[in-house]
Amino acid sequence: MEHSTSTSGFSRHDHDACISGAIEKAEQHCAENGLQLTPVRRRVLEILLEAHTAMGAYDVLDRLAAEGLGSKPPMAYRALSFLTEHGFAHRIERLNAFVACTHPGAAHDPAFMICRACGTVAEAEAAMTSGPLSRSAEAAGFMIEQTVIEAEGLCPGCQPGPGQ
Amino acid sequence: MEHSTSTSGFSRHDHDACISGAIEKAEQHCAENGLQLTPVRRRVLEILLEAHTAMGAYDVLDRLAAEGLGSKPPMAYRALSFLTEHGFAHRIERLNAFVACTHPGAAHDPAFMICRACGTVAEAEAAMTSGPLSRSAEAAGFMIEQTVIEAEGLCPGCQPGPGQ
DNA sequence: AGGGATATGTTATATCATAACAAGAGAGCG
DNA sequence: CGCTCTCTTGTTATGATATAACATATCCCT
Repeated sequence: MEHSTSTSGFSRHDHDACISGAIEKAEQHCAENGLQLTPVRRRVLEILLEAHTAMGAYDVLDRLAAEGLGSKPPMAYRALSFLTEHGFAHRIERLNAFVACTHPGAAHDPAFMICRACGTVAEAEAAMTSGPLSRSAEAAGFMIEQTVIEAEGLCPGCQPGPGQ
Repeated sequence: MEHSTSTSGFSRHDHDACISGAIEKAEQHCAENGLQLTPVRRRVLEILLEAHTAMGAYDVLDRLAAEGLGSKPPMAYRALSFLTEHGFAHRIERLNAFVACTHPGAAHDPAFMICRACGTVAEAEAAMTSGPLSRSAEAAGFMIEQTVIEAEGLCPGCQPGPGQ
């Protein structure tokens, strides 16, 4: 296998390049901020990037265990906590699962589209300061710190009808 | 106790009236649509309305058990499924918890503001067809069926500073 | 009474997540 | 070097959330 491709954002792309690029950005960000991208953490990020879809913590753990990098739940949860805290991965609340960030490096406020048919998860930007939610919050005097914005439905490839 | 008041939507209101009104609307909706608001389902809705905040399924179950209405997890989950499927309650993904709907009767697409200090959950409307998410979805060709829109932060009463 | 649809009751288990503690690895310093 | 501080890993145990599967009951309709 010289080059793998996969769907994400519901479109094909060069997956190998996307993995190595994301890892590189994570390493750079860690170096700049005094964070340790240890072997386990790095490997978990790679696993998420390779899967290129949301994975449960125990799925990640199975992979780690197969590689001798840790076999107990806290190993996976700690690595995932590190990655999500620093924006290298995100938690999908609706799925109790984790996905690698596709906009590495930039601080952001993600939104997700989850295909209920094929399981693909695409990340979109959803500026917290726009949209109906922020207007409601403003009206109520509520100070937003974090948002969970997740849409479930059908991706282009899984929709019925003539459009493929 | 003649009349209880409580905070919701981050403001005081007549809580007893809000409970009886919501139950009444649920009964009406069930009658009109051939749904059965059985004693357990009705009581679970009352429990959520009384709490007026998000409750875990097992908290609800404890209440049911204390009243002899069922003591096993499926009893609570089934009633909660019924209530959420028909719009009488909502699941808060971020909290793995459930809250009574504050806009009973109307089909809607809810958004929530969750105070991390006091736990209060306020419901807002968040039309699925507006906002950054729907624009991203349209651009990607993604067909949205359901949305999860939850903001975590501080409600007016829990914010620091001079504004109380 | 019989039969289908819906709801309840129960057993058991699956799935997701964290508290608490022990032990190692590395940096900085007297 | 030897100390100690911090961070990370490794492990045990348990807690918290959720559902599959099956048996029973209830209600309505014919």
